[in-house]
Amino acid sequence: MMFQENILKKLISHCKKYGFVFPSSEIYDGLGAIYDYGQNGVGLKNNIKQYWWDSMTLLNENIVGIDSAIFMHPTIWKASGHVDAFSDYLIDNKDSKKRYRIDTLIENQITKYDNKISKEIKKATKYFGDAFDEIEFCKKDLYVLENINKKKALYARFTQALMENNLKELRQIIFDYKIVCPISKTNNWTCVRKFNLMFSTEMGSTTDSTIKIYLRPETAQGIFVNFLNVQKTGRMKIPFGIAQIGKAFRNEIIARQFVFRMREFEQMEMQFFVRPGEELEWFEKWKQVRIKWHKILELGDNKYRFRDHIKLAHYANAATDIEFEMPFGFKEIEGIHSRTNFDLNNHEKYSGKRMQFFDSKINKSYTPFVIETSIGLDRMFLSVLVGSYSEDVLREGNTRVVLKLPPALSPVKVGILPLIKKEEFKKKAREIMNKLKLNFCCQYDEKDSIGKRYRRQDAIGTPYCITIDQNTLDYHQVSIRFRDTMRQEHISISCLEQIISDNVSIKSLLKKLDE
RNA sequence: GCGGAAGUAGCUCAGUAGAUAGAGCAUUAGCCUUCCAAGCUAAUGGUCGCGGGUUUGAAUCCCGUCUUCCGCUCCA
Repeated sequence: MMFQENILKKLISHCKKYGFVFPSSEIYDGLGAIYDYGQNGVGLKNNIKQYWWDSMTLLNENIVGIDSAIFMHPTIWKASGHVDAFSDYLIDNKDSKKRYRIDTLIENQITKYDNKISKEIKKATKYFGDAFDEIEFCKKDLYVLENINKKKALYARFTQALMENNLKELRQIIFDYKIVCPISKTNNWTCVRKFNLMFSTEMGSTTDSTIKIYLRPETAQGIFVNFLNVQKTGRMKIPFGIAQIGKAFRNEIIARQFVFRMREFEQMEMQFFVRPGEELEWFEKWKQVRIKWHKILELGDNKYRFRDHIKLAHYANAATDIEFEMPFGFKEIEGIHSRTNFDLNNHEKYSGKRMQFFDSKINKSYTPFVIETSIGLDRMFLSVLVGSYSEDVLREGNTRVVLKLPPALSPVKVGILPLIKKEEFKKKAREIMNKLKLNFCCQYDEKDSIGKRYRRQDAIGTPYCITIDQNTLDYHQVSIRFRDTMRQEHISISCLEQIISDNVSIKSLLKKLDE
């Protein structure tokens, strides 16, 4: 584990050294959990975006993109449940000095009841064998009944308190159910405090006419509220999807682990609207499409896994995460959720506008169900770096740091290097550069020895280096050097463009995805 | 929020009986070089996190403060 943590440290330092990620406002001592992307970071990030965007909008004729504003009508966040549910109620235990979320404590308590119930059921199953009827048993067994009722009562009281935003009642529940701190085993609790995870600001230039608005905590709502605009103007028929890439903001209590958890982050979301009842089929389908999208990058299939949610959010009837093996464990980089018609229904309720689709195939109007695929761009960025970072041992005591990025994602595609600083070589190199630069991001470098320049390109993940030497002048040949193998080939200048573009284009990934 | 550690050049660090702030790497310029870093010469770069105090004199001692990292906690 220590070793793994060191990898993250090295990666952070590498990111800064080579212009991928800088801490925000560094000259002012930084700003917590905010980062800036540097010249190479933005290149990598943009390529990830393009891969995602094209995979959605080019490969699927029934998916279109939008770009909605960060500021939205405040009622949207009431309808989505964020104003009420997206705030954490926290309580501290004075003895152990540990802080807990109220809902976690309550859930633990509910789980205790569940365990008691299932234990009884298990016992009874053994006893009655095949004749056992679970439903009948739960209706009759007094001990089980008692626990079911306790559980129901607790749940009802808890949701009621949440709805009323009643901090005192929440605290009282903790006392009434004798919930203790798992560490200190005492119920010496502080007051309940509320942390809203949404950032807010004021809109309006005069003080008496301002309204409080939020910075969006997710991009999805911008899609939902535009659902009918897109459907009507794009003449979309169900099933269809809307994709969006954009910033979202969450006021995390503690944000750590580099760009993995940031207060300002970017999401790539696609909401797919389907006929009610067909959502679980589509859920399965998108699971497969999305995992394929990841694995095509060839960072290692074993680094990904699904984690199906057992406890579902209030709006979902199925949910899974795609997790990637980070230096700090398997962590979510993408969520796939079957969000039912929760969001559209609520917007209908709060706005008073109909959010339905008339399906001429079945001659019926309905509120579509939604399958969401939502990927954290910054997490994706981190996963690509984690999967690419490598310290190769070449010979004894001689290592190179190389980012084995998927070539299509590399910020710089070609390093153009005159073997030595000779006028003719330099001139020829510029000539080749001018030809290639229209299609690929190229970097010209004549400083230092050739080996050192190769290492510099390795460090930022440039897949190809082209060296210009006497051969180039005499026979119109350059040597092309491959990043991962360090192997070289002499090829004619006229083939260059073809060889490079076959491998570094986003198109090459899309082809594989579309197979 | 609690506990621990640390803040000196872009990076990694050295620098205490308290006295003009150092090295390596990196960067820039030049030399040398015909294929995988660490050959030569030079230059740039720091009011030692910030504020206060003690002192003739503070990177160094004292107090405060901020930030970062680790653990707890939390979590997309």
